[in-house]
Amino acid sequence: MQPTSPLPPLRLSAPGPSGRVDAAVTLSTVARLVASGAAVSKADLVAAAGLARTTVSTAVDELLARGVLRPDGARPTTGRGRPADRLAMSGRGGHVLLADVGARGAHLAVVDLSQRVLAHEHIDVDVQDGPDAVLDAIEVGLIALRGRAAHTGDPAVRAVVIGLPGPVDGNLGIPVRPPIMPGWHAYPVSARLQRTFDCPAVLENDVNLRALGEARALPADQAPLLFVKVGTGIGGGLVSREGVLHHGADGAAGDIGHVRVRGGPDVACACGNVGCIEAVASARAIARRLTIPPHGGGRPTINDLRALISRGDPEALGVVREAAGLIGELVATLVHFYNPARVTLGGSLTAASDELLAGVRSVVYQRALPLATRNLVLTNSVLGEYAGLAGAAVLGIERVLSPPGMDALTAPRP
Amino acid sequence: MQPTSPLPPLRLSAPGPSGRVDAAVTLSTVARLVASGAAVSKADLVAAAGLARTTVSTAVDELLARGVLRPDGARPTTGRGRPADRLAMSGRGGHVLLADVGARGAHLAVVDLSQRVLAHEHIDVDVQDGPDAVLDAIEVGLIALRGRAAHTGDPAVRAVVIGLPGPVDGNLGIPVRPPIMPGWHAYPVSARLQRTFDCPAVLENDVNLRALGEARALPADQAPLLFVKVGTGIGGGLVSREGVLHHGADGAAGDIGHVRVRGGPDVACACGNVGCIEAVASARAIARRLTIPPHGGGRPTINDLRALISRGDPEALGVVREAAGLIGELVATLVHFYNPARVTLGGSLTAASDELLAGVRSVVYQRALPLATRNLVLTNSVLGEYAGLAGAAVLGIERVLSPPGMDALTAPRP
DNA sequence: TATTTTTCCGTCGATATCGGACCGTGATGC
DNA sequence: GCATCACGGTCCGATATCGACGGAAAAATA
Repeated sequence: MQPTSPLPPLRLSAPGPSGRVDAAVTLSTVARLVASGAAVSKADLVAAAGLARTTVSTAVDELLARGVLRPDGARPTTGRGRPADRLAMSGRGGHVLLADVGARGAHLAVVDLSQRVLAHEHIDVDVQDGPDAVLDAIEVGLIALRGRAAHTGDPAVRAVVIGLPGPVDGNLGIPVRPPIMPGWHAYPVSARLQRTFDCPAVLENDVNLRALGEARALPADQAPLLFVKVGTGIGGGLVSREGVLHHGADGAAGDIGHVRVRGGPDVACACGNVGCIEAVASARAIARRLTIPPHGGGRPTINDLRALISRGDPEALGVVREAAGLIGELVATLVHFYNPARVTLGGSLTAASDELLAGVRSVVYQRALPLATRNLVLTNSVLGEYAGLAGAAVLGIERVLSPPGMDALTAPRP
Repeated sequence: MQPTSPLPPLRLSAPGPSGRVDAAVTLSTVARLVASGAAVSKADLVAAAGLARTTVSTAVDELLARGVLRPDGARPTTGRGRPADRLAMSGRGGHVLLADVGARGAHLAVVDLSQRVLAHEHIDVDVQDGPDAVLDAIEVGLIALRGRAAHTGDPAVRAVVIGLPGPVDGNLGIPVRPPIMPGWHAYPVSARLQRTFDCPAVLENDVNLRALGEARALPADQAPLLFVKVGTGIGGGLVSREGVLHHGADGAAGDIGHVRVRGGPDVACACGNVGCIEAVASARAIARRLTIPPHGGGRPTINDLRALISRGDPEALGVVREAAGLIGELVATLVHFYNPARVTLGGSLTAASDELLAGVRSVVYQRALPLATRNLVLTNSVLGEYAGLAGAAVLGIERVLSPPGMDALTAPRP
């Protein structure tokens, strides 16, 4: 047989970053290990980073000189041998501002590079008011928070992270046709925050932030992780096995609110289609289906629904169970497809009761094949309403301690 | 407000591989660029690898000395300046054996490190006969193929890659409870092949191989890619934006044959559940639903179905259209969720006609949001029945040219 | 108390890579 | 013939990392 060649040229991937490893990468690695609490001494760093003692030593010296790290006086003995010289983030490394914006409110926070929350608060904003009003309020809130946090010296703001409830283009730093955020399309969110605070700004989808926060608060073997938020809308976030967010081709990955599910009624959805899961199983959709008139009259709200659930109202529990079944069908499909190590449910409906979790579990474990569910952990969010801030903190601190970001830390303020 | 701290410790990821870049990584990078055809001269390598000229020069010298690369006599001028000294894989680098096993047959091939197919054939095997019989036949076939291919000298076999139609654990090299492969569970496939051919063996799922083959035959910007195979069964494969296969937590990712779809009948499936898409929309399921008695009597087979389709039989086209609608619903869901740059359909049903593609497209573009479909390319497989071999070639060549694999190339056979 | 063990950490020379400088080579165009 | 362009070889200084050695601090042991 003469070589007929049925194959076209195939791309081969590189085995990894080749070329010289920049010293900045080593610095970043060491700084992140200290910032994440994974290492508090040089010996820890050697083990965690897989670097030689000398390399770690050089990097730590450099970071001490730059004021990123500081020696931590405490030297608790471990029982045997010379106790380690403990290291910590210096506190002079600067602050990171966080804003996790939901449909009706925003969590704001100031954290330092060692993940300490220096101040946080919740403010009332409505994304329907448009980007100018909302970002005004957020900027004012963050500046105030920072004022309260910066009692020791005046550490600079090194990064701002904002999460918005809609699709975003993280590279351009703009929302992309967000359904529930009129007027936000292509508004230069990142550019504005970058100008205001004179530092890098990171824009991310709110559910992605929660997914990332959950994933990084859990052991690394709990990835890949799928986060499903059931609140006013329904959304998803994916964290890969390596612990990084999956954005897809257009940054639209995880946008599962408008998939159609088996057995759902053909309710019209705001997106123009019918039968979207968001239109039949979101908290808003469930509240609408209640026949019980709410306390104050008018249409039942999500808060009414939560009140009824916590009181154990049979009709409310019934509709939630029904919605849970529909969501469970979807989750079962996604578990088959993506085979995550963990599925985490979040959002207002999960906080109210365990009905949703129970319903989803029931369907998933019945429908999905054992191979995909054998090791699957399916739980409610462990961070609750703070999952978004946690994800934002991860993105912000990693941004500051990334190789290019480290350069800004060369000359710390006096 | 005093620092209440609602956040638990969060893991920060490393910025990248730190530590010393091994010389073997540089060698691997250079070798892969030549093997993939991305670079044919040192100047190309400098641009493609991002390495210094001196580093590339050193690496190429080393690879020439080891006999991995050879100078290619041809020096076609580009019109201006000195023409490059062209490089090519030496041919003494060894061979890679490939086996893409389907339910009823296997494609076998021998390729060299420059992706040339030296010999290939299709053999009839039935995985139902169990691993011993099937692997016997494959080994015999591969040895025969290799005999025909090895007319020039006697290049060693450097790797064997096998794809099987079921879930596998690539690390352990064993199938994991494959539904259509009785007797294969936990059979040490990789270990056996490794012993037979005295070289590394790679085991992968067959649909994953096709997905990888498609992805690597297309430009890099066509990732992430979702491959959907519709044949005897229904399966999926995911390639990430970086061009690597997504396996999920248990290696079960892409196993979408047993998800339930909207509007499908409650047909019993071999997996024990009802309404699985594989039970209602696979080629086998469609053939069963034909009322036309087949040529030779008995139950209609997949081949009967394909014959009817190519003849334009209205009933056959009708059931295919119907199945395409169900598959389209699923693909629409997955497109929302994963947001791939490309969806590729493969398998026997797509090869027969364009009905399936048309039906899937129709539903996906109607159901999925524009944000996720705006840039989506949804086509039939470009490699057809050879997609699996292409993916296997990628895995095999990358294995041979990986840093540990390079060591075996130090002392080429005389 | 003196010694050993254990663990942590700093210093030094060795190694490998990087990137720039300089120059030679082989083609084209004037 | 000469200039130009692009490819490529060689040398060298800079630098990141490593391994080996030895010192320092605490606990265990004699």
